[in-house]
Amino acid sequence: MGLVGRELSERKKQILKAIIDAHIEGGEPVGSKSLMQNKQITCSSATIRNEMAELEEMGYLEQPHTSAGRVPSVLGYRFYVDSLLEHYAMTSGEIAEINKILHIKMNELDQVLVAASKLASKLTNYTGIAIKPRISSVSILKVETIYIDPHNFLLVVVASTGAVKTKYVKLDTAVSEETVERFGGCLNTELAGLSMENITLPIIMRIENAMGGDSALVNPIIKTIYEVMSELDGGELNLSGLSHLTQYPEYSDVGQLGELMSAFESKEEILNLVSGHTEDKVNVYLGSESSVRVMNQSALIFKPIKRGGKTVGAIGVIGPLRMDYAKVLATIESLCGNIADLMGDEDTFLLPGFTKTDQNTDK
Amino acid sequence: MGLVGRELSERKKQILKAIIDAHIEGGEPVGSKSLMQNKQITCSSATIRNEMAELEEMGYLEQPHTSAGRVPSVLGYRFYVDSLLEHYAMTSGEIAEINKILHIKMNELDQVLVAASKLASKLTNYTGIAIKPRISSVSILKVETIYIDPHNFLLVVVASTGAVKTKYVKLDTAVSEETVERFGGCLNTELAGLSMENITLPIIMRIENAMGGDSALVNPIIKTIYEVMSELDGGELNLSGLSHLTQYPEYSDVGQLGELMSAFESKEEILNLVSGHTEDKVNVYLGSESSVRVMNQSALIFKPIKRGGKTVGAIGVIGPLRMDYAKVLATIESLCGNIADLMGDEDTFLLPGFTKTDQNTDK
DNA sequence: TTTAGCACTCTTGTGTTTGAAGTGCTAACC
DNA sequence: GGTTAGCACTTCAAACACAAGAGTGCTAAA
Repeated sequence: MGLVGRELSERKKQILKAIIDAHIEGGEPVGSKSLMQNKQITCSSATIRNEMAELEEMGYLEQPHTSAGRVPSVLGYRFYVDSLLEHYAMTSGEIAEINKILHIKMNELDQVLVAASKLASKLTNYTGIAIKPRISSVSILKVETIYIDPHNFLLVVVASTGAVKTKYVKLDTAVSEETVERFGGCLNTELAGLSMENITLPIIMRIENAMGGDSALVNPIIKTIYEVMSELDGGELNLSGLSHLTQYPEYSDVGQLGELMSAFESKEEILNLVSGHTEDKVNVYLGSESSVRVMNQSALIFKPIKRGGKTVGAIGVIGPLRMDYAKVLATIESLCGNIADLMGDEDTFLLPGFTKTDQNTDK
Repeated sequence: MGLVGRELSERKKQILKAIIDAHIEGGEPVGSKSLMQNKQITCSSATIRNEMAELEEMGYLEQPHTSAGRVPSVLGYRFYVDSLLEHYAMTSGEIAEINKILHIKMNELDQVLVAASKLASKLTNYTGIAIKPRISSVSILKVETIYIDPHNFLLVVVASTGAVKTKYVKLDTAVSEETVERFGGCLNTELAGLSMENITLPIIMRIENAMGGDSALVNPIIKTIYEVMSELDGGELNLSGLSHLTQYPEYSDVGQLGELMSAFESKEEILNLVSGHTEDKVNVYLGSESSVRVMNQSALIFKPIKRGGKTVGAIGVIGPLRMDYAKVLATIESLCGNIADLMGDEDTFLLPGFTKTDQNTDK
């Protein structure tokens, strides 16, 4: 028909926006007559019907059945999010809540992310996500050992992202407290600054020599280091407010809700999706746009949080396609802004691992 | 009628067991005729009807409506769990899976608990829970500091339970690496062995003096210690396999599922429940037996994991009242047994914090 | 190009019916 | 006296028909 791909007329945009707004509000297919209550629209229901028919042909709308109103398609939502969205002004109460929660005793990135996602969930009534993406090249900032008893010590690894991991190392032969401390010093000098792929065999041999050539002793330590590094760049996904989803009729089918929850539990797909896109903007994945199979009826919105040019986390929300995008986008932006402020103001507060030079080399 | 409280006849027990077995199997009210397929039962349907009427009067059964079969009441389930349950023999495959998963690179309690609850969920098809209960008197085994930069160091606290917590401490005045190390030594000597209520003002003053009398420096450190201790004895709750619940018709009502999920999210009530009961046995809470309001249709089964006389964790499952108790109980017992073996065999492996003397004083 | 009007379609809710399942009770039976 | 067969009664659930309502597409007029 030649309609597809053509630019939308002003009136079509207006009608499309009105339809999506109404559908987001009420959740039901919207018909031509009910649209006439909208004061913005001056033409008659018949004209609206004509326009709607064309919008459907162009792919922006769908009709559940012949005598039902229209429902936005994924393409419709996409256009809405990209071009039609009105700015949502956050209430002073919402802003106050963000400030209050995020500024309380938050001195570690993990906690900030989780707190922010909880807040996102609470403010928007959707499910909040906090993500630490897979990082390809996380490096070691510092390694320390803490003596526990002759057969055990604690390995503490501080990563360049500021993340800290601890693990117990069990030794077959008894060692003294001094020996453990010497291990720490030697691990630190050899490994600090290195990323996983930079820990080469020569380095391992040097460590072994420095520790006295006892490979039976060094092996479990190296193995633990490897475990720690794997966990550090493995990524994490944390959901909050899962129960919010149950309030939306889109998820009234328990089966579908279960599938979505399974996808959340495996974490893999979502983690891959988020880890892949780290531009500094809000990402909006609508239904089948994402590779996550089970998200056909859902929208995933997230924004990465950057630090010194590197993505260290992301927060967002998951909810039905029929989502209050204006509010969600404003909330996510605001939360990310606050986190950025926190990190910017107090430079080494959140992520002590970054020195000035680190940041400069990245930019 | 004088029936209530009387001892159940052998035949009544047999019929009650058959009813509950059938109901667990099929999920629907079970009638007198369908029970006759059970070879154990030799009498006619009319006799069964009479017995069922009496069992109902005694409170063990319920009838959704006049012309429906009978459904076990909470009391019925309780009697079933306490007296009628048959031992479930775990398959060699299940045993192999437990051994395989739990023995792989698990050297920290947290991870073992979570892995065990995941396994419980997978093997039983219900939702697994891993709990670290609130501990009233967790004490500090060791404190260490790790220098990051002049304004930040990392505080590492090892608890008597073996748990490790790290937190960044931000200082307003710049300090040297040596100073930070001195802090660590002094914190360690003053605080090691103490629990939160034993950290008194005189001790804090001693620390302040040892650090050079600068209270502006000591305050944030003490505050961080306090935070760490609070988190250590605060308890944790971890769910796995939440999506399993959606497969049971008991939870086909999304609203109820949502309420249950909210209860999971708040964590408080369940944590309180589990923290309160730490006898070394499997605890079974059926429906309204627990104080958790929303669990009326659900069963909570868990067993504490003890170590040196102290409860350090618990694992269990949550599912519908109509649950395969035999299998669940066997699975939980088996998992706890394996964890106990792990902890017993390699004494200081899981929880290096316990010395022999520690354990003896506790017993 | 827009609008009013109308016939048509499809869903939804309601009332009715039918069938199946299961009980309780009574009377006969061992 | 306990047990069983038979039967009337109750209730739910599925099936069906029917009316109401909402919304559309199309046509013809403004």
